Amino acid sequence: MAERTHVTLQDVARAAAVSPATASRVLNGTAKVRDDLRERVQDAAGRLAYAPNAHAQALAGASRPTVGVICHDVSDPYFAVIARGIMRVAGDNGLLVMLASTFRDADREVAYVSMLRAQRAPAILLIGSGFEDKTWERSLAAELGPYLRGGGRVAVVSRHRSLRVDSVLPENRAGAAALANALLEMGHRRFAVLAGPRALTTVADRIAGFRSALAGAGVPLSEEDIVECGFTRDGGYAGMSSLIDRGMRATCVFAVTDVMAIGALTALRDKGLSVPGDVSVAGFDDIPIVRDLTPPLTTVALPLEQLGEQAMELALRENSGRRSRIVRVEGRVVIRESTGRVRS
Amino acid sequence: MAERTHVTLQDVARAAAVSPATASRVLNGTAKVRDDLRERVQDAAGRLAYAPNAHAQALAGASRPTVGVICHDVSDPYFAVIARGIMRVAGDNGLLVMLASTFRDADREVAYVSMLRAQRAPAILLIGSGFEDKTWERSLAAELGPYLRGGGRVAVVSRHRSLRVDSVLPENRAGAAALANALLEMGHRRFAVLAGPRALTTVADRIAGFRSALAGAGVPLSEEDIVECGFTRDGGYAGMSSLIDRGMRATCVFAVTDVMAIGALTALRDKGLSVPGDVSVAGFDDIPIVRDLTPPLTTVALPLEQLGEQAMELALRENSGRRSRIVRVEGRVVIRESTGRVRS
DNA sequence: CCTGGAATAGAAAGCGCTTTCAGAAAGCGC
DNA sequence: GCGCTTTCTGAAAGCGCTTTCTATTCCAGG
Repeated sequence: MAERTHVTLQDVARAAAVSPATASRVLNGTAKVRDDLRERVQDAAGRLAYAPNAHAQALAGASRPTVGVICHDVSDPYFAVIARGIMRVAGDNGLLVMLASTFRDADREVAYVSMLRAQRAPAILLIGSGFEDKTWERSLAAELGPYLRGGGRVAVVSRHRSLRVDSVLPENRAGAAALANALLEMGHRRFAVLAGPRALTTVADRIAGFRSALAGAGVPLSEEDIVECGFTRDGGYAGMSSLIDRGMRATCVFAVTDVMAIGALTALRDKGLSVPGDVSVAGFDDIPIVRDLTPPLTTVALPLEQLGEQAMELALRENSGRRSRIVRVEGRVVIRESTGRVRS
Repeated sequence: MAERTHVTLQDVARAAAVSPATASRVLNGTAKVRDDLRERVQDAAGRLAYAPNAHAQALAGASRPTVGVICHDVSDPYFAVIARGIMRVAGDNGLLVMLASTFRDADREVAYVSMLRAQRAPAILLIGSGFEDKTWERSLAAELGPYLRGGGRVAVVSRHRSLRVDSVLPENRAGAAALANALLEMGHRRFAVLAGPRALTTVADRIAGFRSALAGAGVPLSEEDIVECGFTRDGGYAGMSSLIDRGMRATCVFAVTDVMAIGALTALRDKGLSVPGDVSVAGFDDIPIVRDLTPPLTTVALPLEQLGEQAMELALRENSGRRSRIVRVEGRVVIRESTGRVRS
């Protein structure tokens, strides 16, 4: 019952009757070693179930290729799909990926970045809109800055630009505007919006785009038409419910994310309203599940997996210039059955 | 543009004109240090944006509390919810959690375990059914065994028992049997099953339980009634489609996971069949989204978040005995609108 | 004013590994 | 067989940190 007693390279070397240097060379294939010695080392390593100490390896110069990805919640399909894109590219480049969820807790986010920095991870990817919270951004920047200066790579997806790092940014404004125009074309004139926290830049941008397109058609969107609710399925459910309860007059509801739209659809069903008969619903993101809803959701399709791929590639490719790179990604309006023409 | 040049404790110590030992004591609060020295150190550390090298710290004895969780695919809601449970308990105990997806690739799984082992992570959690693949299990055991002997903690959720480690096991058989009985009671006598890979113990157990309950009522379930398809939404879609195309006679379809049931529901809709009018559909797991489907899915509810919590707690609490601990978790049949009585 | 003991700072060892560096062995042409 | 280059192995340094262990300082009591 040996507690915390690890087999070291020394042990292997001793068992194989060679020097640690030779053992290291064999185990890493760093240099040619005489056949019999090599076999003795491999044998000993196997017999002793030797596992190199990554900390010692890292300290001695060899870097272990594990990149870190930090998001708000891995159980949100939006992140999950992006993460998959990241992992694809990482895998192609022989990198392992580890994910962390912050649950929108600034301290936890900083803790993860700090840990990744301390571990000398070759790259850190941040997914998801940050609050426009100066303190938050500052403490994050305080970690990220030195990390970058130390040779680390950072890329973010869909985060506010105040962090001056390479980023992949969805065209939230334009996408929401295009959606608004499509809905206008169907004859809708009275809208309601299920918004997540307005402080989230993603939310703010989508609302702004939506509103400006409406304004272009002379259709107003007042603050009362916007319900600020949780950025989740339950938030969408609650928001939609309260909208119905206070006598909604809108013919179309825009939920700023698909996840929220899902909650909205269920709320409507529970209240006995039909979609799109009584009210049309549209979302944003095009997460995979929305195709399986009844009715399938009209939304703005973001190439989510690509967002992740681009971010990983950004982190992989060295930035030669001094400015941070920005990749803009467009959304595409996808009309499905959750929206319909307004009966005249 | 200093490349890969990190600020070390030495630098801080020098800047503060103290010894590295003192700097270490200040930064870790390990011992009392004279006020003016302490301030000088803290000042220097801040000014230089010092970040300790986790590798060096770990090597010198201080351990960083980051547990690793390995699953097949974080974008599968089943894992995502379990992972959340794990993170809750981990968070309560001051541990950070990092997730990895293997995409059912044995090599990748071993690579992650090996990495975690090399990093001397205090605990490793494995989620998800493993194939009954001797080679796979053996190479995994080869990593895990020494890790455990070295003081590491391991817990698995829903994996075959051949790995002799602490585990949380859903009662797949009993759950599936209970579901079958409920369906029988609704008058169903002809069933089809959408099965994932049969080599997966989870799949095998659920089918076995389902079948035995049917057998108890004198209802046969032949091999032709079982469609083996991918363990995903698309697999369920494809399986259901082929079932329909070859003239299904069943009045009720049991998909061994909710995710597959989702695909099945959409396939049925695409083929113009109504649920539960033409055919009833039931799943297993009760992932959150199934409540938002139309119709909501009848399923066997597993307390997914609890599975994760239990596993984390298992890994946290030292196992004093010599046998591996097993926590069994029951499922509960939840009847929703995707199943109906058979018209007589 | 001196001694003993309690605080506190610094020196140094060592965690496990990689990697130069130098030395030993081996191969070659003369 | 001698001096030369070419392999290959082992000795040793050092990565950045924690932690004993030792040396100093400081104060109380005599």
